[in-house]
Amino acid sequence: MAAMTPDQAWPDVFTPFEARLLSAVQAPAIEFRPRQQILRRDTMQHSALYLARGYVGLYRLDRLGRRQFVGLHLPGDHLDLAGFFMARSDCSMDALGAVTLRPTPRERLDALGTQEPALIDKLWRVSMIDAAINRYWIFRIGRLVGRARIANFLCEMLMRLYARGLCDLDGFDVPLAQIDLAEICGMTPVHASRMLAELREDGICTFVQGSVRIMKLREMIQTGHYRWDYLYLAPETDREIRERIAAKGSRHFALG
Amino acid sequence: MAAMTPDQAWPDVFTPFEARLLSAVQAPAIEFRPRQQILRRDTMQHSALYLARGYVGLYRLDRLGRRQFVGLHLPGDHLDLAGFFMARSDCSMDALGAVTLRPTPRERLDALGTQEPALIDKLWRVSMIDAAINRYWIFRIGRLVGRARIANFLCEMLMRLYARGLCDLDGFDVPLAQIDLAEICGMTPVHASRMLAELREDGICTFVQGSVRIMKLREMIQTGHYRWDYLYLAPETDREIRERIAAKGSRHFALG
DNA sequence: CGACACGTTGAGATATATCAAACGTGGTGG
DNA sequence: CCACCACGTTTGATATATCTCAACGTGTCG
Repeated sequence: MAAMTPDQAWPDVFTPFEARLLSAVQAPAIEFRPRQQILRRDTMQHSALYLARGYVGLYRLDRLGRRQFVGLHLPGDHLDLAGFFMARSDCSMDALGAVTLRPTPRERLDALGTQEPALIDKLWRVSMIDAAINRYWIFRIGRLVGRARIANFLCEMLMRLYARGLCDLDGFDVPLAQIDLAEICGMTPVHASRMLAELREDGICTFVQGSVRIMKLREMIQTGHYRWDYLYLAPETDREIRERIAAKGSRHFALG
Repeated sequence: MAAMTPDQAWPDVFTPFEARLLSAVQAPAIEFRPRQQILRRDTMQHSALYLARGYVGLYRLDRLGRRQFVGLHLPGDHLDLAGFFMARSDCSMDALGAVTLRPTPRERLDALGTQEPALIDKLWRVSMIDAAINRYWIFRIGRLVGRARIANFLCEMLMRLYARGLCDLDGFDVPLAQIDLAEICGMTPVHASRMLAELREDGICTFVQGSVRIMKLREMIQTGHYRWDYLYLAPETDREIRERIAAKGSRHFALG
């Protein structure tokens, strides 16, 4: 699959025209270094943030300072629309790798909204998908055992990236260490390491410093009890994924 | 605190005038019996649903049919705005006790939106708070141990109900069994029972068939590592809660 | 009365956390 | 070039949390 820019690759949400409208109202880009904090919980937020490049993690800390990621944003995402609309954010945000943000001041977005209401509707859709992802994270952590949690999360990354044309179905790269994986899946880094070892030994997938290779996608999905209905992919994308999984599966079967 | 209708009791979101506008476009009420399914995952949704009376649980099932609640709606909530805007829902919904819903057909809500745009903004805010609650659920299940998870969730119920004038700070009633509590907190009913027993033995709170009495609110909040910033309460409400907790605390201290 | 939900309790199995040490690997300074 | 360190990962041993299964109680309702 050819690489596309994020704006082209999400046909069920923003058209290229709308994407241009959005980028026209954006202020100059802001750069962040890996691991730099972008936003602290409870701080005021005056701009909507478009993630032009890189990956951003949302998290809360418990009393002991231990971190739980509550969301992960990919290139092309609109960051934390909740924080923007509520004027303050309920969780902190860190850059995972190098990050480029393009902020849109509130007034400009409002102006664009009156001029182009369909666009605001699409922002609604985007934030509703974010909410659905949040709900799926609850399900993942609440009902799945460690091994399945890891597999399930990696499946989500795969599908979200694939839906934007940012990877193929055999793997992807994301600036996550094992400790991040642990803080995403609600477990200990040691346990995450062991679960990854199991998946590796079973020949299902490998994870080395954020580079994920998926050898057996079907088993991966099954191990993770994964479904992607909640991502609201375009029907074509969904069908395409199903067909490619079916093809992979039978090929593996044919090979023994 | 005197009982108020939900519409009066949420001053930071809908004014009584706006509430009347909303109820004017609603279709006749629909009644559901306890434990009746309101919506199945993946079904189409053509109306926004206002929860006029009762409690509704959102959930997903894993492959083995085990349920994980991913959200809980109180009287006065707008149900599953995500499902409405995305035209299909990503999770199922059950009535917990007896429930009264008032649906608003899509066209009527759209019409109201063009006529009264501030009202749509407030719906945005409501759904952004829902999303923040979802994120907090991830944090709760991901980072807290069983006992804290239970206490934390009960604190959330208390604060959400109190903010609407539906209870006082010493307890509340909600149509939840222990098994529901378990499916909310991502644990086994047996374990939920034991954690409740601990809280009871420590004199912190009791839970008997959905009737929650809180004897030591301060310890409850501490045990649950609870913070309620993510609920975006009105500043007055927030201050009032803090003052009443401080008062309770010192009274307990004075009594020994 | 019996059937049936729901809650409690106990015993044992399993999953996960904790602590500590060893291991690699890339950078840095001598 | 090597020695060294910082960092992330792996491994082992043990503790703790949580699950599972099974039994028992208790109330409700036909």
